[in-house]
Amino acid sequence: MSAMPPSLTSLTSYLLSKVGKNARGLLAERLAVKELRLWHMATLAALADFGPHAQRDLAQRLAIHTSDMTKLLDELAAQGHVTRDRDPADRRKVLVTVTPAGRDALAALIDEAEAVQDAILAPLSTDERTLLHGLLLRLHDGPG
Amino acid sequence: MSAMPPSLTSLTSYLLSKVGKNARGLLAERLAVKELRLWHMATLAALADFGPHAQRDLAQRLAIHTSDMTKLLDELAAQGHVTRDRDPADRRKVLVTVTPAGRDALAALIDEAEAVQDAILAPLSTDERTLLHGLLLRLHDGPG
DNA sequence: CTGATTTCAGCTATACTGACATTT
DNA sequence: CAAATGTCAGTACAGCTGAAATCA
Repeated sequence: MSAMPPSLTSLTSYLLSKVGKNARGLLAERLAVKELRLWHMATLAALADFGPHAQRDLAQRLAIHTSDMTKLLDELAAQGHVTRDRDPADRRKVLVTVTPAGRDALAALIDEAEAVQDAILAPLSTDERTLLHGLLLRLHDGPG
Repeated sequence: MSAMPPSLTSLTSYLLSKVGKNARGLLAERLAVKELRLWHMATLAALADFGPHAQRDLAQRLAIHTSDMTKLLDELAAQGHVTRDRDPADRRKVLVTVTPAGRDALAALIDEAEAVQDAILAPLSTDERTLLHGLLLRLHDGPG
């Protein structure tokens, strides 16, 4: 009982928003156990995948505000997951680097995300999951 | 340039969250022009699809808090989109009904959602859009 | 001096919590 | 009396804005 309105569920845009929010919530719940949030995970992933960044470049890549990035990095640094050093070549910039501990933490976070994923995608077969991933990837890269 | 980390884009759970957030944002942007938010649209849709509700039932169906529903309905009522009347059979309850103006507003909102949808789903063919919708619907109904 | 980078303080909106009045 | 419904005030957090400090 208590079904959702068909006027909404017939809209793909609404379903994307709703299913996405659900995924976000479950993911955040898991990450909270480790005192981390989604942005922490995204930040560690960017540093691990692309190497050290100036703080501003990091914020730009993840599309968050530099002021929020400052707080995020305060927290990650406090947990020993990143280090911050002035760029000797341009002392305005702060070079952010992921530590080995940060890489370990990221691996653990990815494990959590995969566990959540198994729960969310339970209704789908393996082939369907691959299909969905491919479609979402195109939506993600397509418009921006 | 400024690509997203593969560690994240290889996670379906992350893509769902990200693409969903994007859809949500675009949708909210359009609705804001009409001084409405997503919850207003969901509320109008529930009333239009399922008929009048007690306020608590409405909140339960949409999974939002009764205190927030009070504010939402204040706003919808101020715009003449819903009416609130005490249930004569049980005077604790407030029966909420969508007005003709509310139905018109909902139709306009759905038009906006479909426009956003066309933009978001631009990278996909018609068949792929249908496929995606079906998969999302199963994810939505499946776990809850 | 102008512009870039980072930091900090504060504002707003959303989701949630708890207390209360009314009614059953 | 206990339970249900709706209202209101207040909290917590994410996202955003603007100002100041440092440096090129």
